[in-house]
Amino acid sequence: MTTLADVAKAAGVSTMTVSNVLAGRTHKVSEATAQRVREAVEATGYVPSGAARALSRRRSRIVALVVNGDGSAMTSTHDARYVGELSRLLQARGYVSMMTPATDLQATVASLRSWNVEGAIVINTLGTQVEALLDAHNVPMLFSDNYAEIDGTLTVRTADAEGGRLAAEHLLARGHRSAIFLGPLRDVVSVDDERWRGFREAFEVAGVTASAPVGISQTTVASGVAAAARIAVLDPLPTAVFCSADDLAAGLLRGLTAAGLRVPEDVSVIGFDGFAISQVTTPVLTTIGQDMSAKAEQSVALLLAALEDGVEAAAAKHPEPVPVRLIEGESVGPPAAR
Amino acid sequence: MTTLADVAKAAGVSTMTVSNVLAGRTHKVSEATAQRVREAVEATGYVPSGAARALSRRRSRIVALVVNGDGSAMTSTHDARYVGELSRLLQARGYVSMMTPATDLQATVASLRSWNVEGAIVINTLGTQVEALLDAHNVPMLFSDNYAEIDGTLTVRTADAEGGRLAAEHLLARGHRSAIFLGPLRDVVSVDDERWRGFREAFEVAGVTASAPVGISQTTVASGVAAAARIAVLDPLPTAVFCSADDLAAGLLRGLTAAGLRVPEDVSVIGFDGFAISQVTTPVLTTIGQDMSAKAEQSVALLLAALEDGVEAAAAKHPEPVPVRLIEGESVGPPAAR
DNA sequence: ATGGTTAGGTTTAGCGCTAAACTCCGGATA
DNA sequence: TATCCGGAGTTTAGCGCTAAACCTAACCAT
Repeated sequence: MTTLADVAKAAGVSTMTVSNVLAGRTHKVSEATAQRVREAVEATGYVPSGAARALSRRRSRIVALVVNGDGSAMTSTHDARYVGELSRLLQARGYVSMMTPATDLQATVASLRSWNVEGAIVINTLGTQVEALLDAHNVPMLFSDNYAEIDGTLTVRTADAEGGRLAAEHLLARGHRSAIFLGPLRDVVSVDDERWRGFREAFEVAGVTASAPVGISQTTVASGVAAAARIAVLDPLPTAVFCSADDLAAGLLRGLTAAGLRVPEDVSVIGFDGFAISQVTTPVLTTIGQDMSAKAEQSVALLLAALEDGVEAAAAKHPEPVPVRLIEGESVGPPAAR
Repeated sequence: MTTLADVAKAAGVSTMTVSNVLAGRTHKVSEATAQRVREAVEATGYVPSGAARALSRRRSRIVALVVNGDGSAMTSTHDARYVGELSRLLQARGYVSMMTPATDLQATVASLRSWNVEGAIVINTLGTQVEALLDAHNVPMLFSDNYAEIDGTLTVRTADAEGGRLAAEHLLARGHRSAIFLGPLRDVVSVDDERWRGFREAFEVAGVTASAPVGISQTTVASGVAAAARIAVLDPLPTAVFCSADDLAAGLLRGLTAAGLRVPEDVSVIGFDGFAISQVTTPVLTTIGQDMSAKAEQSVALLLAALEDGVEAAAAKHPEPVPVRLIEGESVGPPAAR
């Protein structure tokens, strides 16, 4: 392993000079020496030690990605895509990403502190978990998809309510006059609540029946299948169902079909996310697509801004929510006559 | 930030004593002092600095997860699940996971070296990339799903050929006498090749027509849809298609349906992976399920064994490939009469 | 000639931790 | 009684880097 000292010896200068060159402090070093140093770095294949640097500078250049880990981690396409993009963007900006599953909160917080993490992006983690994480205060934290207003933290959100509104308007335009919402509704305000709120309010604005939600606990395919059984026996059957995630909607489609209902002839269905799964169902799912790349970019930009100018300054400039758009499939039709 | 020195002062001992207690070197410290130290640790809320420890011990306790990053990272469900499980298991064993997207190989290798990563799990990365990564030699590396035999590295594999065989036997038992394979076939031996080999060989053993592969470049839904157009015009139409991934198979189903073909009446389809997407297609996909948790567990166990006993010793005990099983759906039927 | 700058470095000290060498003391051994 | 020994610590040095203080010669203005 080559160290600064090796490079310094090779270039015939002191370690500080090498350090200065590498840090780009040009006014401290003549161009000629800088050149010699650069050649020595090249020749020795020197890579600075992150640990030593972190220790000395008191800045680690590490960002933690805290992923929800009840049971097995990263089962949702959303989280996977987000994490992938985040780590890519962070790497491009010279940071490394530490994956910290929130299965063991104790261990997670310890990791953040132990490694002097500069910032953390907390993905879709709710309620009590959030509070435990805040123990690791003084680390700038960005909560994605979180609607709890927490002082001293940053937030990046999708235009969830807007998405709900788009879904509602699409249905209203087709003549639907009632619909139900399928998604997990908990004690805290979540993305699901917001989608439901946007949806509900658009219906109210149109002056028609506000819809009733069907609660479930997870946004998985299995959950959607299970919910279908409960929806199929409703009387009157709703003419449309708005699901807070594609996986859920896909499971619902399957369950409804199994129950002998046709989509969209008997019931229309709209999903949320716009991931691959929405394209392979029969019928193809009409869904609200969200821009994951934009979400990741905004997240990284905001967090790094906070690292430079402080959380307050960064939090001040509330960026636009990540845009959504309607992706028309085949799962929405005119309302069935009841 | 509390340091060892703070704890030492609080407990009225030297820093080394604290260090010894924390490292569990019981024979160096009397039980009475150890107790005092533990109380002081508790009271001060001390968390050791990873950077300082790494620097001093020359062991970082960091494992890198190298994910394939052409374009956007972690788009495959497989990689996402695998990464999620890996980081969870590593955390439980006291390691932290560094996400290193292989988009920028230069930067990735630099990260590995800079942070003195103890080991790396390289996910499904092929060809030239592998070689570049090996520049960071002397770091134990585990290549998952890799069939290139590389000296001094570890490998964890799914029973891919076995999966192909299961698929073939399932079709043969239903009376199929030919089938084609759909998957990316490249210059290097990959999981896809192995699945195809197992499939092909089982057909050969049965003494019937070996099947011909249809090449594509990615295992995505879009790729499957595109391939359907090419398959639908084959004459004679194959009675079955074996796809090397669920996403691909799901896309294929969609494309075939769009081309006016019925599955399984006109063509039978089998996928590989057993992920959620296989359950929401119409018909539900028959697929070869692989055990992702087992894969992750095996990977972590093997890598950590290598960290303790050296790569040679760990590599010596070739573990069983990760098991696969047939998951029956509705996409396989008797062969269509041609 | 004197002092003041500045460019271009070097030296020193220290980040928080640990390995290794050292100290001290109350027995056990001969 | 002199010697050795192990238990229970402490001290010292150093991991690889950087911030800050320091040095030196060349240059400038007065």
